[in-house]
Amino acid sequence: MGKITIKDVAKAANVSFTTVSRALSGNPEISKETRERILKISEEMGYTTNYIARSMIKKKTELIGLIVPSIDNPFMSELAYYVEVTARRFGYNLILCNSYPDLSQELKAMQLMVGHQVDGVVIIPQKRSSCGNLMKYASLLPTVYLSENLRDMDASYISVDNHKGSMLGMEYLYRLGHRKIMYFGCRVGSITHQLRAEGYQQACRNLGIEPNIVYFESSASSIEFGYEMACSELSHNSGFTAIFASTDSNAIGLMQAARKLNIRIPEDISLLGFDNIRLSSLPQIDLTTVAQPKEEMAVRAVKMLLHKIENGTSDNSFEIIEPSLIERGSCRNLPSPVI
Amino acid sequence: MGKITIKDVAKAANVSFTTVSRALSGNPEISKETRERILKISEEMGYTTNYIARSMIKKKTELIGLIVPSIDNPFMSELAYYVEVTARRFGYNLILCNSYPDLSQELKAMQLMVGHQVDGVVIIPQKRSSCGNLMKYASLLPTVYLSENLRDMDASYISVDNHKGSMLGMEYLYRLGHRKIMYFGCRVGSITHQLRAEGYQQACRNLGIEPNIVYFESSASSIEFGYEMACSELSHNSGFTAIFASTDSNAIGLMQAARKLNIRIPEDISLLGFDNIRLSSLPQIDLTTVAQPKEEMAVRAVKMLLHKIENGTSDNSFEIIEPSLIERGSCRNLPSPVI
DNA sequence: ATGAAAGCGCTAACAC
DNA sequence: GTGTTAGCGCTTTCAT
Repeated sequence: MGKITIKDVAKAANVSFTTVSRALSGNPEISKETRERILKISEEMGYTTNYIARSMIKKKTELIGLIVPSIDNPFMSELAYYVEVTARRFGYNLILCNSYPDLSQELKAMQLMVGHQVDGVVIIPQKRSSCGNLMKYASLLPTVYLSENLRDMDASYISVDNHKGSMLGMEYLYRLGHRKIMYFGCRVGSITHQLRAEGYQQACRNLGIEPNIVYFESSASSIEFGYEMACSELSHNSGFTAIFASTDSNAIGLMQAARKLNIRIPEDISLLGFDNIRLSSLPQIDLTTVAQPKEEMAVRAVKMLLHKIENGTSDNSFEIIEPSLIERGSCRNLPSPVI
Repeated sequence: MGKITIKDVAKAANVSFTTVSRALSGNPEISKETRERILKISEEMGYTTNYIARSMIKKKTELIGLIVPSIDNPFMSELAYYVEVTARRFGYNLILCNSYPDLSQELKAMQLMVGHQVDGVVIIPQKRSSCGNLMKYASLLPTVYLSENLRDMDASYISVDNHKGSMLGMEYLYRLGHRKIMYFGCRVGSITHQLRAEGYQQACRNLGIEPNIVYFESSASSIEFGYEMACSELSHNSGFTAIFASTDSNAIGLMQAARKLNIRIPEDISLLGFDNIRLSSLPQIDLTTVAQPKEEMAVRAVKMLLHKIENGTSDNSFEIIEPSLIERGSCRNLPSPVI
């Protein structure tokens, strides 16, 4: 499997290897005839550029690193997809690393990216503290965090406007006539959840609604956990007409609990999610939700990173993306508002 | 952002850079004192090995390429997850490339992998013809195809035993008392689908059942397409008590069509899928299905590739993985077999 | 035990 | 328009 190098081509074409390099890189300082002749020969010999050798000199690998907790997660694989496509559109390729299960693996992943000389890194952090954890390496190369709000941290990031998303959701429920709205599943320790809960509380104040938040002590959102929490929560329903779940996963878990308890959605109780994961659009789920525009977030993250790479700047910046409401079938219009 | 090199460390430690190299690589020909001193200094200076430079000499990048049609697909992201984790366990990292949407992009992805000097490639091919399409580059480096049966092709592959899976499913339905079983969604041109359909037919012969196959002309399975096909198919039901769908996606699409047409599953008709995608385990879906053991397939693919890499062999081989039946709630036990 | 020198495949600066 | 040379950061002989 000895690969063909520029020298082999040079020998076959009876020119110096510099000339071959020029021919291949589209350098104008070369006659058309030789260029075409060389191109033809290298094609015949099955030559392929060794990017690694090129990177040594150019000090650019045209590679960007993507670190995600677990690619095996619909939300993240969707983000990853758009990151890959966007990066490729701009001539970059992706090294992927799962940071699961802990901060030490996340650190190793980052170390690896540095070692492979990637031109920059997009990180979907495990949690807020990832930022400090990775700082040592993140300071060595352009880095952009995706999907977590890292305000007050020394980092560039892209995040959805969680606060606004909650207000959007609450206003929607209010318009439908709901006045008794439970907020389900605020995960303590997560800034994302904190912001969403704050948005809920703000909306409650604005709309004159009594806030009621169910907190989670878990470290991750999942359908299963949402189900368990909902089972206990729904069994002593205290007159809520609607539930605003902190994430779609929680909402879907709650749906399952509701079914078990013979509570119909939306007839008995309306349900609103947050995130707009793929599942939510299934007719069998049909969850109305506040969407995180995943494609836009991914595209912006890559563009922000490319900007950093190409301008060699280490200044931090951030972008907060507008959420939007996706109407489906899990919220009911109350004929006369219950006061 | 000028990175620290081995030379910088050498200067700081007042030794030659060869000595530094030895200290870092754990070479025994060095005194403990100098090794420790150098390690400490390089640590302080924030040195990280430049894998690229190392790869130049070693002619190994410790990178493996993963080419998948679209990482934004639950089945593939699950496979990708296990591929990444397994590769990492053996000291390799992943370059990821989506081959969507066509063969030319798939070829570009492969070209790129060669250029980046990856040690080997795992490919989830778009279709059977991918194999010939990629041959030119695939012959240059160790390659393993994952998830598509490529018998009669000059390639190494890992695939589930589709034929056996169908027979497994049919025997299960038979045991439940079903005798009128439709096979829904055989995609023409796909070897996977062909094998599954053959398994169905074989089982029909063995069990004395009249085969009935609904073919699809589409080029991809999707919930939406399954839904459309099912709408027309279910509207003129001809006495089937069970439907064996070629994929879970098709099955889920069919579920949606059934709901629209007020056909209950499993009360009116039993439904069996194939693949065991994530969705199928949702209580709202609860689809009984023939599972592809994704983790095992991914692990075997990586191990097969590593074997090729480490033994420098270009001999092809294949492994056919055993499918298994996952019982959920979409199949009903018929009290007395309908003849 | 340590250092000097060569070289991996390529690009870029400088000759001619 | 083409060739020569140096060198990217590292590992690996081969000296000492």
